[in-house]
Amino acid sequence: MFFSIDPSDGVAIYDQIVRQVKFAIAEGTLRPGQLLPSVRQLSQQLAINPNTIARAYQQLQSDGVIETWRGRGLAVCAGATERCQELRRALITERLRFVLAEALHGGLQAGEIRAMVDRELGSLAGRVATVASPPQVAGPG
Amino acid sequence: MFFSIDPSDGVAIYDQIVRQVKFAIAEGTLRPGQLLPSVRQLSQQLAINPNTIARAYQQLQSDGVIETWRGRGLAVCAGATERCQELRRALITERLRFVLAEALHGGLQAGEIRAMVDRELGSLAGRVATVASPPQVAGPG
Amino acid sequence: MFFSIDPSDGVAIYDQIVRQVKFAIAEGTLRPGQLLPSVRQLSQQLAINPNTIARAYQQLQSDGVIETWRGRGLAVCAGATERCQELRRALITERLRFVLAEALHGGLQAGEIRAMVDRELGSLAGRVATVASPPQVAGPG
Amino acid sequence: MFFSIDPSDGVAIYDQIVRQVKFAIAEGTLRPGQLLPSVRQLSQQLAINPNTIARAYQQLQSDGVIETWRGRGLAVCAGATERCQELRRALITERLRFVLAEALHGGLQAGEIRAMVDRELGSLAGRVATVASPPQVAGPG
DNA sequence: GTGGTCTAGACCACC
DNA sequence: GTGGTCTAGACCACG
Repeated sequence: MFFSIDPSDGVAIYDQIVRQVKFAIAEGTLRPGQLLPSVRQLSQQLAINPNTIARAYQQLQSDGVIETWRGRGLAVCAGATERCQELRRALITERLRFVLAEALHGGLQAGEIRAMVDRELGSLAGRVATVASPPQVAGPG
Repeated sequence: MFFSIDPSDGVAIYDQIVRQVKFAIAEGTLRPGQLLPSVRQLSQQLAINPNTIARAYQQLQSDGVIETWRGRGLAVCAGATERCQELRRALITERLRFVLAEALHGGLQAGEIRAMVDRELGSLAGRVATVASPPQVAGPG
Repeated sequence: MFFSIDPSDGVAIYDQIVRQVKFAIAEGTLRPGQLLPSVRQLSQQLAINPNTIARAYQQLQSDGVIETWRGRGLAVCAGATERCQELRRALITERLRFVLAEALHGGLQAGEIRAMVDRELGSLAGRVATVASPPQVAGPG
Repeated sequence: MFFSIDPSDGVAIYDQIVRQVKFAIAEGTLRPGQLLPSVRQLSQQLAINPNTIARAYQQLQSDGVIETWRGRGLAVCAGATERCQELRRALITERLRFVLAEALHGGLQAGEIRAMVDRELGSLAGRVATVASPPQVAGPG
């Protein structure tokens, strides 16, 4: 598991960790039953205050995504994969809806937005297609 | 010029003011050469500390959107309308691109995304088209 | 006598007037014994608060450049031409010395500075020789 | 990092700090990745209100020269050295051009100006050449 | 009346 | 500990 942390990002460091763990779980990189790196180990690896790591893990725990295995460490919960995927989808659709509303309010025409969406999907598709995500699908009606 | 401020919003008050002023300029509600409400006046109207208003205005000034007319007040700069429109469009397209990339990475299919975009545009178009000045877009919570 | 006033300039309006009057006197556009436009007249012409005009004239008076002629108005003092020219030269040499010192401190080489001076003098010489009244050059901020 | 602040200078305190930080970065005294003194620490050291320091730092941040490292402090951005050097050079050449134009308009001959430049460069060169870090240039009074 | 600046003291999230 | 934000009240120059 690799993390990329940017302290000068607007997002809090602990939150960056939380998101990346959830993303890795949703993706399947982290699977249920798998142990996470210890607080000390990760704090050293990322050169980040241990408190910050601990807080991220605490957040993940209260989100029901990881659990403590006494004496062994923190492990991904059963069912976490699906939960993270749902969570991620909900988050994304929410954001997409918000951005579209703002684009309309901001003066873009529906046609412009559709064109932009098509262009972006086209340019992104190639890159993303090779990633572990499920293959093609027949277009919906 | 009307403002709607929510102190409990995550966004700082001064930033809410900045955004709404830029939006009003982009829209044409505020035109170049027009004076903004004075710091004291607005601070009373919104029941907000004058320093907070001043900070918002300073931000707008350093953004090259308004300028001080000594002893008279702050006025919208020439060319601010176009600048704010560009700014808004750039911001929106940037966000849209980001959300789409995230959606693809998050496991949504291009077809699903297009369908969602169409659905949202359809449901939003009616409402937005007839609204004269939508000063604030509700956040995703 | 023409004035060009920029309310959004950092320099106070009254000071812009003071400078332009002194400049006109140094140039010979305004000669000793000549009457200045009245406060009311100038305030109307420039669409500026009469207080501001009055303050500028007061400043010029206390600088010994103009004087009241009872019942007639304000006139340029005898000897004001020379005084303004000296004043202007002193101001310029002072500034030149300051800018040169700063350029050296800022890392420019003496050779670079000399080259720049020659280049600027060359490109400016033609224009300046023929210009009648260069009323205002935007300050360096 | 040492600061010399003069509250009775025409320049605002926060602006004096901004300039000195930029100068130190341009010089190499402050390097990318280096942390600036904390707001509280500097406010104590200079006997200046923390808000004033914070304002200076915010200015530097919006100028893209420093960035906040959450919970750790403010650090010099990558590439800030070059940016500050360019900034400084641009500022200086701009001022030099302005002063030269004014000198020509004010009646000095090109020959006089060149002589003055040579004289000043000669008298300043010795002093400046040997100075390692001239943190402050005396103003014209 | 206007904005620009500074001080003083408080609360917050983050590390 | 760090910065970010807000409030309160003051003084200044300018018009």
